[in-house]
Amino acid sequence: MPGVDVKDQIVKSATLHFSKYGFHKATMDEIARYIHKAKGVIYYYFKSKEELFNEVLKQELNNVKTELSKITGSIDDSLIMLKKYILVRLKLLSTAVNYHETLKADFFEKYDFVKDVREDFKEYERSQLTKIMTKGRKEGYLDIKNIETNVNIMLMLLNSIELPLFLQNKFSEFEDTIDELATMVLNSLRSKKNT
Amino acid sequence: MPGVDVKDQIVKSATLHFSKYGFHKATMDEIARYIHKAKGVIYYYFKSKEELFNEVLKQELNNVKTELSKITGSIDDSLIMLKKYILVRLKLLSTAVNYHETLKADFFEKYDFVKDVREDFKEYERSQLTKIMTKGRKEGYLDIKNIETNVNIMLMLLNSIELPLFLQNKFSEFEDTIDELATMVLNSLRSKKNT
DNA sequence: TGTTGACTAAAAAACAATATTGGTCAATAA
DNA sequence: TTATTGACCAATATTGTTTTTTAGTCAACA
Repeated sequence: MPGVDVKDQIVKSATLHFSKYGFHKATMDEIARYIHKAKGVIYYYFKSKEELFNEVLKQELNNVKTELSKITGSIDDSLIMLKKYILVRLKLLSTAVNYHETLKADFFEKYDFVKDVREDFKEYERSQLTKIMTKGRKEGYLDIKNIETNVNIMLMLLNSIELPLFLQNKFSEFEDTIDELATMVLNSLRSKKNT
Repeated sequence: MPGVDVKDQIVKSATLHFSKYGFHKATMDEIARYIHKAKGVIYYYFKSKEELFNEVLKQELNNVKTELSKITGSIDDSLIMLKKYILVRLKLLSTAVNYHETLKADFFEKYDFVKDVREDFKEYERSQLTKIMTKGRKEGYLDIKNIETNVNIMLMLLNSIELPLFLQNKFSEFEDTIDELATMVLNSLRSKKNT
């Protein structure tokens, strides 16, 4: 059948099912049946359920990356850029339910097979934050001695805050405060010359 | 038997057992046997296992409170005070294993019976942070428009960071960065007149 | 190159039997 | 009256067993 990319169909169906039922309760049978195929065909394109989940997670995070790259690639000044980055990142990830599952898994179970995708995303974030800060320093908006240190702080902050936000549903409780936090972070980095 | 407070003995034994085995796996029988008493006697002093755990948790957090109050009651200036507060708080709570258990419980189980003690601690923290910031503003060290907002940010930060730290054992990974984070927070609050 | 569907081994779920444990209480001691 | 005991019970947890579901394979085939 020309024109229909089966691999793509599989991933779409898998995304739907993993998002709705989670990794364990979603079944390969269902995923295949949804696109009117036999289960076996999935194994023609993917080595295992884990690899399929990986692909789904990868696409989920790629969507986030794409949006974030728009911000870091924009013509905003670094102060605005950083604030946007923080807020948009949390907003986008708040709907990334498969990513949430891997976060939750960290607490009891092991989702080792997902390590690569997550590390890749972490590296992406590190590069983007470094980019923003480097830009800010060059422009004179940000007063940063050690970029790496500040990137580490940002990463720790963003990663920490995810947990109550996504796994404990404190989004509404924290929503306003997150905006204030972002402002606070900016204040601490803002060069005194630019007020 | 005069001179020996049985209630106190029970709490001590309970602390030992809850700390070692957790709420569920610690047994009332063991707790009583450890002090050579029959289980029934615990119910003379406590209504239930939950109430006993509450008492243990309360004492655990009271110890933390005591240490933190030393900081907020000292003669340090507010900048130093705030930094000490952040670091000591995390350090102390990192060994409060029963507190950790209640944190973990938030993710899958419900430890509703522990709500009061935790809210009490939260209120305590709110009051202490408010105290530091009020002092800082009066002294001119801190440039804070809205104290309540900044206290909220601090509380959110401290609570968020606990999760990876205590439940995912990222203490060593984050240790250095936390110090930097504290410095960053100070920078954002520091009055420009005092450098 | 794709796709099927019957097949299997392993995991999960369901169920039953057994053991443990939180909590009660009448008896009793101090 | 205050404190303690230990036998007792209902509820929960554990263990063992059976049944069902499901990830993954593969020979056949389009």
